Amino acid sequence: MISKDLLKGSLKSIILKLLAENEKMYGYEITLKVSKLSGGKIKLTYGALYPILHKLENDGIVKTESEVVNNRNRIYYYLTPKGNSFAAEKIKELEEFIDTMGIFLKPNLGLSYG
Amino acid sequence: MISKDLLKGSLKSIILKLLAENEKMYGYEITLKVSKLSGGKIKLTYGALYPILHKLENDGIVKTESEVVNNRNRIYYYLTPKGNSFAAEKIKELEEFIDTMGIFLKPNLGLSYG
DNA sequence: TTGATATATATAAGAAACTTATATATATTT
DNA sequence: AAATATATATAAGTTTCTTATATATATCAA
Repeated sequence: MISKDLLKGSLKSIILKLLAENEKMYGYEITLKVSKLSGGKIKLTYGALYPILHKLENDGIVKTESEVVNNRNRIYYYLTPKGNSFAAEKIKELEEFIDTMGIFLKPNLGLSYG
Repeated sequence: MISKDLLKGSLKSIILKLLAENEKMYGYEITLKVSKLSGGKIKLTYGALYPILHKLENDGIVKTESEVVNNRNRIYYYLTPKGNSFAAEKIKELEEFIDTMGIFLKPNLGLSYG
């Protein structure tokens, strides 16, 4: 399990990445996908997920669409046009972060001639 | 510049990584090194740095050693034996985090046969 | 039929890790 | 004389999450 401290700040980007890859997703589905894709190493809690989704909706990043399946309500989320560029930006930011972090983890190659 | 949200939670691990690679370092030196290694993309502020160092000292992860250079006081930090294993653990955790994050960023290879 | 597990969303209270701003003090460069 | 660099420190505030709790239906097992 990835430490919560490390995860803090990345959850929103993870959600946006999944929404960018899928036409629409509902909250519960997102938690399952995150768990599956990470091999159980990342657990996205509902206390984190729903407030993030609500804020994204409020900010015009996503829109919703309700559907009743098996007598239970599902709220699908999908990116707006504005949300698409926002997500792309956030994903790029995350990639840059991961790349930059790599610098601190790489062995010091090519520095041992002196 | 890497977003502060993404960075949140990684700063302690970055500091520990640098301390693991160097026998001893002082605070100001750590900020310079972080800036240099990240190509200016990560800025470790003093408001973050010193509280982290103080807490590490309080927890027995690091010990300190004062030295006056050019009439200015430097406080060197170095890992204790306990700190060495703690740092190794945190670094491993960070590596695992970076690897796991990669899953969300990789293109979906091998899934396009269906 | 009772209980456990899975499906599905929601929010409030609190903790933790930062940012921002401020403070102090000396040395060097312009 | 002023700006920049060196060096450490802390308080106040923001944000993001965790933990706990609430609601409601479906399915499976005993």
